[in-house]
Amino acid sequence: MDLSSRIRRRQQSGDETQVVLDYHAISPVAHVDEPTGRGSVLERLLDYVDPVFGSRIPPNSYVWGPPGSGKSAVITALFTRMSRSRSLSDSLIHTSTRGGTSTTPKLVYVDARDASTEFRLHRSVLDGVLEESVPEHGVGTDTLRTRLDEYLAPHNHSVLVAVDHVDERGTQSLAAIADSFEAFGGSLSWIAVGRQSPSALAEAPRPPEHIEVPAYREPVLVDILTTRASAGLARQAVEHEQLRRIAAWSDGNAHDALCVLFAAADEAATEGASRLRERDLHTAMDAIPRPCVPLGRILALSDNRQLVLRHLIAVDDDERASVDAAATTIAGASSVDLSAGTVKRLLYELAEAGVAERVTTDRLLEGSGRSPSRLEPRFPTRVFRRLYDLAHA
DNA sequence: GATCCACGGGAATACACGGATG
DNA sequence: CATCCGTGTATTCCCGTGGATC
Repeated sequence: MDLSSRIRRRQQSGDETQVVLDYHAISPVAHVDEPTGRGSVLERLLDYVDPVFGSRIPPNSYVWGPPGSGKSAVITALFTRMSRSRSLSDSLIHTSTRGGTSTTPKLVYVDARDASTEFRLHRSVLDGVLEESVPEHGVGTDTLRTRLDEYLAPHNHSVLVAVDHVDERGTQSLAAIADSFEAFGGSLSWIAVGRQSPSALAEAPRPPEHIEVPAYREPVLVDILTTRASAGLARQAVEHEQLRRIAAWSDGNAHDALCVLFAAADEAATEGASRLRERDLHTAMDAIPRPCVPLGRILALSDNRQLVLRHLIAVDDDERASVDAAATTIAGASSVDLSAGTVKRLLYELAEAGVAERVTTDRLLEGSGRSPSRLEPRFPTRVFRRLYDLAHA
């Protein structure tokens, strides 16, 4: 166990219960250093990135698979590991061969959920490649492109960019990514990571290499849950049989499985139980919508949007009966510094983005006019609430 | 002075429903 | 009976403004 998780344990175990020792360790949005049960995918990825070890960049590629199959986990693990070990060897090379022309490619991981615009995409890449800080304001997209070009071309530098979560709602498409990077041709390659099968992609920018990440098989999912539970929960807090049932329920989706484990543990913890009870499991499963908007998407939303969501899930049923009423209530909260009109617009936008679903209530009010609708969250609210509160404590 | 982007706010459009019209 | 119309809401769309930087 590393120091930071030891510290977190001490911080978080101050209150009445000990079921959860470290929320971070069971968080669906946290990735571990060593992904469990993805050996063959890692092998394929290593084959693919092999040119990097010879200071060249591989062709563009597309990594794809269903939600919760560990795409992000595998890519982030690979990139952080490779960058770590190579910055070591780089420094060795620099001391021995001063001014050598052949430089090893940089590896940059970009989450398209954060880099939702052309500007941010370029900014993220530049930030990953340069030592100095890259401005977030006051400079145009063209300027950033120029700076990236100045980094790459004249110095024989190269970079391999992984763009995670392409073609999601609210993120750039594979085609847009390909388009953005096209001009950097020989010195920038990219790995796009998405869900759609390659055959469903548009013809035009289809990358030459495809690597599939299949859904987890059930026993592997049990292993993952076991690892996480032993890192974040008290000993004996959960039975193997319970983990097996979560795995069976989640249908190969590690995100959903971890959400159930997290929510059940949180439920047990808040009720002061010493272990996960059956009803904790059931409550947790019932509270995960299916399909479920990944938590990572929620946590990538702007601060105010998350704030609005945090309040939305706390609003009483009767105040949630219409978008208008919910907006008024939320805007009235002291911690919210937005007008009711803006909250309303944000709520509609969130619904449009699939984060919540508008359910038109059957007209039972006497008034005329179009019937209002109720907002039903489509994300794991319990997990979001806990993670949000921990982050804003 | 420039840039990006979140906010605010209001105009435009969609929908529900009852009653009038052809 | 089918359609149209008026009224009242709900929802979508759009654009100017201002903050935070460079």
